[in-house]
Amino acid sequence: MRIATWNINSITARLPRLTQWLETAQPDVLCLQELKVSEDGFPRDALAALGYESVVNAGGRWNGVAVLSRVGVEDPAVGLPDAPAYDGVVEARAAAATCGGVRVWSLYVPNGREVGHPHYDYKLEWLAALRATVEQPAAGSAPFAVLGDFNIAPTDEDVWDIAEFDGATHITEREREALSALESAGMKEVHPRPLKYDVAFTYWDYRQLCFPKNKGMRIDLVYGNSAFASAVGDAYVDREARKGKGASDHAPVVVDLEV
DNA sequence: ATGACTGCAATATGCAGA
Repeated sequence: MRIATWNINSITARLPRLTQWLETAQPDVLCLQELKVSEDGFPRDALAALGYESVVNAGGRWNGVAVLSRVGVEDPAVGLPDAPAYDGVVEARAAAATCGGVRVWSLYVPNGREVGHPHYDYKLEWLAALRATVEQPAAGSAPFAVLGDFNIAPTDEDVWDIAEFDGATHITEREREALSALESAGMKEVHPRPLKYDVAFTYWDYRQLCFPKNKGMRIDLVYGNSAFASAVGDAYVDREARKGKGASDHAPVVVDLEV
């Protein structure tokens, strides 16, 4: 079974790219983030025509996540239990489904903006809610994974130049402690292999030739429980999807399970 | 060559992304 995650930065702008990628990569399950679309505007029919059912949590102009599956959808859920609000709004940042016997969450972790900004505290609170949500399934025997844009680089090597990030979000101890908390709950990170260069970056800014210069970050992550992690046969970042005009600024992470 | 931000809501430019 092939499971992938991709921050597509607008499903409306990216629909031609998305359908092309589904046809070539042939994922059984795809977690999407940054839909940037209303519930009504989600291209449910176009995806159904390709054989995918969709569990959608869409919030309009910002955020928005979905789980696409061509191996069935059971127990769909939208929204992280006890997720904090920001400016009084509980944003569309989580959606879940059990697909072909594998429970997955598609996650779009808050950016944090700046250390000390209210959005940074919101990010940490949101990650605490995630830790609580994974607690039980992490310890279970059924395969379970959380996939998405975590907006955290797990180590200093996961950004192109750590010196450029002095004082910035995405690399701070408190953010990385939230990832460690997932691991202490029983989740293991699935490490994708790069198709080029040393590190499997998943994000490159649109500006200043970041992609050609490989000034990237590895912030789109996959964490699975023991049953999931032990079934992983291969994992990689499809950087080809970042090339050319009309690309998202993120590349998909692809995980192949031996089930 | 992979190439010098992009998408959205609004309808000019500002916000957000990280």
